[in-house]
Amino acid sequence: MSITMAELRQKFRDRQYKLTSQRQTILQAFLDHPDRHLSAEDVYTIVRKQSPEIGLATVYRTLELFNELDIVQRLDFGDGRQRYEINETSTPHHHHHLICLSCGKVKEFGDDLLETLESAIAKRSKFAIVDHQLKFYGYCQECQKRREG
Amino acid sequence: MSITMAELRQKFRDRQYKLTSQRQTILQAFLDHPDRHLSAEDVYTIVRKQSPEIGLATVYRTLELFNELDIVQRLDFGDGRQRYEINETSTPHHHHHLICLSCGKVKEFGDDLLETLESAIAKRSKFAIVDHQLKFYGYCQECQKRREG
DNA sequence: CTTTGTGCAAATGATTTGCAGTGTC
DNA sequence: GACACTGCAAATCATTTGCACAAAG
Repeated sequence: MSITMAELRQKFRDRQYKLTSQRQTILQAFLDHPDRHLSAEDVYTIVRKQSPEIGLATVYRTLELFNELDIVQRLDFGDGRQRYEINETSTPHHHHHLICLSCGKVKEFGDDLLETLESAIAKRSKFAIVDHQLKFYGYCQECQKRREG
Repeated sequence: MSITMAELRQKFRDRQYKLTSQRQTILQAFLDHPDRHLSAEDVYTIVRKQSPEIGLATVYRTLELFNELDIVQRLDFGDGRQRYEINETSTPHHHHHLICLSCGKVKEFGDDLLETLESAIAKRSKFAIVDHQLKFYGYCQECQKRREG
């Protein structure tokens, strides 16, 4: 379950942020595209259909804010732009990505085995670990077929 | 063991690339700083001491080439610039990074447990996995102390 | 009404590219 | 000598910032 519009209102009230129509529209863009990993430009394109006067800078500033408030999570797939996905409120943002080197498709998978590894590493390195990111690169089923054929 | 200058010469001869003094100097920069994760700008600064006339564009082009030839490996620590580390010839580039969120220091650790996870994921997702990247974010021992103190 | 947020345009910063001259094979 | 490689400067592209105006609480 992602954050709802009502929860957004609450969260913003708590911290004295103003709930502008632009911010609502941007959240809505994520709610309408739950499966995609949107870049700032993607969000801009979607949101302009509703609010043509919105500025790209506002999109960037809002994404930055949403990221800080854990409403979205910033991702980096190495394609030269930051991407964002909406956070699930229940599961504390831990799933990872399989990136197809051929078509760029991104698949997700949950994690759990990694927890063990994390605490072992933490102990050995004396780091206080707060987050991790795991990415696998390879070729998806379709691209494998396309290559064989 | 990293690549030697002689091996570089061989590798370049095989593929008809020209072994210019700039390329040698850039490799030397990595050999002289085996422990660091150098950005293009870092390399440029180091290399200019030897060859003041070298251009930043050449550094970028060479790093791109070295990366393709697996002489170095491109890394992304999310600090807005690509970094490169020299590849070990023996172990097929698989170790990972602990990134300190406070001072930016990067520590390394080997992996092995991840292999199991990788094959499980590969089977379930039907991806042909060729590489992976794992990063842990946290606070290093020094920064932890500094925060407490 | 106060203060935060917005749109616009200009600035930034890493990386790339066009081109004419240079050095390796 | 041919052709890949270089240096330089200009171009790109994502992202950030300064500023005058607008809107939320």
